[in-house]
Amino acid sequence: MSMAKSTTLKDSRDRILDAAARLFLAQGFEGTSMRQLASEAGVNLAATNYHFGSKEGLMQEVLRRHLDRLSEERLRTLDALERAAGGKPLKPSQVVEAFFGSLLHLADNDAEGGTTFLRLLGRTLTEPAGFIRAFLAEEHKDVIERYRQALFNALPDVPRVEIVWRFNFMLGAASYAIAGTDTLRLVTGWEVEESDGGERFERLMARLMAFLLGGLRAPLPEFPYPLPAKNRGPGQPEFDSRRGR
Amino acid sequence: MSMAKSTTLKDSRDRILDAAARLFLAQGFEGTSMRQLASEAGVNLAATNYHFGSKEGLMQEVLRRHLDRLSEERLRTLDALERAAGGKPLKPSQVVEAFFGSLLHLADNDAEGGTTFLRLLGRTLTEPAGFIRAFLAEEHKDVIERYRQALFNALPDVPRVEIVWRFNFMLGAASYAIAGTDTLRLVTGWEVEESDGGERFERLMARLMAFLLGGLRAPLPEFPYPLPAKNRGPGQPEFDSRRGR
DNA sequence: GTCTATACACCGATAGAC
DNA sequence: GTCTATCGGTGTATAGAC
Repeated sequence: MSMAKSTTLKDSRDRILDAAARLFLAQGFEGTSMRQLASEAGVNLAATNYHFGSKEGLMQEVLRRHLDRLSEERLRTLDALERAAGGKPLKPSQVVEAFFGSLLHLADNDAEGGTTFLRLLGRTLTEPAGFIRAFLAEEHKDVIERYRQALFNALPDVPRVEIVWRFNFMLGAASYAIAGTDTLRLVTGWEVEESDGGERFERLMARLMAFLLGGLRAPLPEFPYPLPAKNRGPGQPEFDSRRGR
Repeated sequence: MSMAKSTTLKDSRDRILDAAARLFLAQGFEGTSMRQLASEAGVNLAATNYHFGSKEGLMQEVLRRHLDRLSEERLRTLDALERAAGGKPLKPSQVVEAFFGSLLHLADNDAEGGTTFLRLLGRTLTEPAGFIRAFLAEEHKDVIERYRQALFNALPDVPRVEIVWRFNFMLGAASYAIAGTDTLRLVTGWEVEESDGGERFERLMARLMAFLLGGLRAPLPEFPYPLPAKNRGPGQPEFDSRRGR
């Protein structure tokens, strides 16, 4: 808020933030102790709690910086799309691409360490301390609400509960994708080619987007679900054009 | 291994397991202390480490019982399908339904608390201590390998790396789905109707399966990914019939 | 083998002196 | 703002009683 009166005043706080970002990424949230963090930042242990209240508060501050940029871009993108559409509903694919594509943009604009943030986010999603999910949800409540309405408008003939579920499935798939190749290799034992540059995220997003749109446009489920798979007649028609963009 | 010589011998170990299953479900893994667990089980603190080596070892033992049944069913189902197909490759939907549908079967056969296990698994996926994922992966390595081959055979014309990625996306979507309605409501603030009986899992699986199959059968991605969404010509054809079952 | 009592090293948080 | 000292908590290890 106020101007820095002395150099040590602001530096100490920033050194803690820097050390936190680095250590949380390298060792995870629970794997990093406040004592190690204070030591690497060159500050006293109690200084960390003075500036950020708690370990959780420190983590939230680390995430918030980049999350705000992400939220801003998501809102801005959706605004631009709706303005260009001029009152007509957007295509579902446009909404999905705006929401999840913003993650790729973040990794591209690497000026302020967007890639690092994305890796931290992935690492965090792999070992969420619980409160982090709640924090992420709270931080983006208005953004999600905007995209919810956009999806409803884009799919007027689809029951809203189905849209909500599929959006949730999409979030899950995206989380796993962001959590990274490590998990994939760990769970499956499969090797997947990856160049470690920014191209990595680009190819990942292309694959993810294709999958998400396929899932979003899938035929609606039938109830009750036929447990032992039997041959049935043709299902109900799709509710969205396959090729629409 | 050996027959129980005294009642206390076996009872103590089982009481720990029972208390662990109950508390881990109610409070999560990290939210449960070994002292509280030992107290509720009516045993000494050190007895827990004597029987299970560590807190992680205890959690693994809690999960293993049900996981073994899950693996067994997954292998048995795939065996039956391949036998019925008589050497011809399965349909992708058959493989996916066999793999993820087994979760629903587990919840149905509630004789041995399958539903409880599924909720514990969901709870666990929401706050995974990291080692849990590794444990799940190791425990099911052979099962995943079998399904990998089945998917490769079912989709001979699709590059294997794409199949691997989409399988990963499917795992992510399914994890979120299992993690349950709580997370969905937390993140989105949306209310979703749910009767709390076994019907709940049935409707969930129907929705999940429709989404997964849609994603699996989506057109393959194009590289490079067109960042600012533009209108393009028709994409490449799908690699699987929309209606095949 | 089964279990108990105890101790250890570490953690995050905080009160209070400076 | 920064520091020291300390508190109650954690998971774990071990010596020894039965």
